[in-house]
Amino acid sequence: MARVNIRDVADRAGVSTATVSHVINQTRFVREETRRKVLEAVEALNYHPSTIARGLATNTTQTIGLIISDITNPFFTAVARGVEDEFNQFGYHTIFCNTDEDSAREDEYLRLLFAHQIDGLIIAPTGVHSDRLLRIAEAEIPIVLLDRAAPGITAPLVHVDNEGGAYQATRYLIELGHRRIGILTGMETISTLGMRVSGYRRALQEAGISIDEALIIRADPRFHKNQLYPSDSLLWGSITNLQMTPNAFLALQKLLDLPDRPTALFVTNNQMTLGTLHAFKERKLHCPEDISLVSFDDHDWAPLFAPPLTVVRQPTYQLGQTAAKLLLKMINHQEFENPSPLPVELIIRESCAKLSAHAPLKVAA
Amino acid sequence: MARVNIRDVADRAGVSTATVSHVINQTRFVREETRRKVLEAVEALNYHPSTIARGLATNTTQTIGLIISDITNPFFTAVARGVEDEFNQFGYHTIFCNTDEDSAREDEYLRLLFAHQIDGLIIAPTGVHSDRLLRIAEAEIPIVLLDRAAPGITAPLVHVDNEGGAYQATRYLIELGHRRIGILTGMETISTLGMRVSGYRRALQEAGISIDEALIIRADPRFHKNQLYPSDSLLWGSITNLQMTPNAFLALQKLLDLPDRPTALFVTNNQMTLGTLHAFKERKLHCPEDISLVSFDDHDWAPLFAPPLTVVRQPTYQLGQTAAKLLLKMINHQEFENPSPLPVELIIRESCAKLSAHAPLKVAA
DNA sequence: CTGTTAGCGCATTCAA
DNA sequence: TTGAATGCGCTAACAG
Repeated sequence: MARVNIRDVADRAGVSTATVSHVINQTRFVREETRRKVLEAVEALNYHPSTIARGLATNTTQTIGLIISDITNPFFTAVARGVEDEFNQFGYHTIFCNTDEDSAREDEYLRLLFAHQIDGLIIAPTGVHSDRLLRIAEAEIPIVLLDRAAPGITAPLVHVDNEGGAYQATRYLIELGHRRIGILTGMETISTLGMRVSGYRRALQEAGISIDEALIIRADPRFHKNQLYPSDSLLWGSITNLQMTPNAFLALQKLLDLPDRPTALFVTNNQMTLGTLHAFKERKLHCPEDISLVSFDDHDWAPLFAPPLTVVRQPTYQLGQTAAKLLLKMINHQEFENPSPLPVELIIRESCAKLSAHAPLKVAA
Repeated sequence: MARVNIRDVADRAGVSTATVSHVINQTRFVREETRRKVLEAVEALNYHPSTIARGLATNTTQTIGLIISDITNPFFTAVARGVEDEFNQFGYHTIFCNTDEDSAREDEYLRLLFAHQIDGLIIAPTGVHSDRLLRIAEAEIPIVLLDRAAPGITAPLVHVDNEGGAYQATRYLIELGHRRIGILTGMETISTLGMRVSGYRRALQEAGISIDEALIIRADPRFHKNQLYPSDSLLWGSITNLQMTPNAFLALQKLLDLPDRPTALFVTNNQMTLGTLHAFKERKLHCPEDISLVSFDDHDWAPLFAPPLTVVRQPTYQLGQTAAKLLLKMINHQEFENPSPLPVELIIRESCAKLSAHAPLKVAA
């Protein structure tokens, strides 16, 4: 059965296609009676305008692209939900793309999305320079940067107060008496993580604690979850820009093997937190008795862990929502102001202990 | 800057648009030299065929729809990832839609997707009868049912062995000596959950344990996570077909208040598991000493809980992948056979104890 | 207040 | 081996 089109409706209502189009889009006045006839025909024939034909005519598709690292990462799933909810309200569709932090995949997706004529793009960039992204920006497709900056791109950035959150977390550990505080973080290309390291540094400096670079671990975050996904999936494919970074699991082991190992650890994302917890377990390191832990990003399950996790909570859902609202404004050529960072919050649970409760390790006064 | 189109390329290469089209789609032979010239022009102009114009011409969009309950639910995020990875390999885009188990939202999405001319649909239906879904099926758009059956729709169903998994879980509890085993489950409209209850019943019957209907709790699963999402979001909007079911948190409380409360609990999805654990915590009920727990669906974080969770693991990623592969076959008019249920696996960790270790509750011999 | 008509960018039939 | 011409379904001038 062929798809019913605007011609069919027009014929049935005894009007022109222009009139049909106008009653549907409410784009010019139509006499009430004609209007009714058209609507009746639409109903009777169960007519749905083809978004794609409309797209060709108006050069607009009512769909936007969302490029993130991995929908499987709880941070991004909440963000994605925020984006989706917001756009859906206005009849927009969103196409999800997972880069796995692989700039080659990012590039490929950019190509596909552009070919699909998206009306706008929200992207958490991998951080490696992208000609294609530049060209898309030049093509005047509205772009909003999500969570991270992109080299060479001047688009509004929707993000949380990463520096401040890291500062709070570190300061909290310091107040508990910790002096040797390790930080586990990911690739430098991700601007967010850079900000978190900055916050960590600032807290230490303010407290007059000298910074030991050996305690700052940058690594490939992919060291958990192999158990749940088949290795032959695309999940852990060739992630080019990760290959040179040391594996986080190994890096963490080395940190814990240090003669004066840290008494506390600040882990800068939830992926790594999972891995860290596994590492603790394997080593029979008890948290917080043996080592304190605070991590970035909260989740439903964080309070149910052993121990319940002290975290820096970020407003993930709102992050997505904010980005979507902003992009919508840009698409509609409305005024907008550059967003200010969303506030984060330190949620204290039970994964940190006062230093005095620790085994007496060597501590810089 | 106007978008470069096939005309531009043709002009620059000194050929007709037909030729350009043919070299791009490899749809008829073109002399090597002409071919080269075209390719050069494509490169030089940075030409990307408009998928949408192509769609109008070929009546195909290279995009498929994925309707699930909630991308925020780890089960569905893994499934979604499987779907996305598979389709992306073949140049398809996937549009995600979250129904929140609300049939009205489902209907709205169906409308949007149809208007968008999707080439195929993967759907985990809410389970309430949908005229629109029927009509879409009649319009001969390929559909695959994901995880759940839909009333009145005869499309292939990709699912796991729910009945068997529930049977295994229940049987395991029985072998540990439990006799009063509760089951916490959701809406009857979701066929998957019905299968799980069946497996539970079969295990009990085989063991000669009479079934106490008071131990079978059906409820609205939405009793956790209010903390992370703002109440003004769409998340917990008007979910029409849930409103009459009792709140799971309350239902669980009632179950635990029973004079001879169950010594073990089988919770049929991860959402409810989270809620259950919170309820235990609130009541200071220790698991597994006070009560054993096995739940459906595994996750990265399940082993890190207190206690590490014994679960029925389902191959979530493969579930999505399988559905996608199948839909692809249907779209390409290839032969396919109806999928058989994917196997599940009981993962024993530490949330179940032998009954003898329990406080001496009244037990039916 | 409504109809005619020319594209939007591409695939494809027919002709050469 | 290639071109010219038509149409996919809709919108938006322009005309009346």
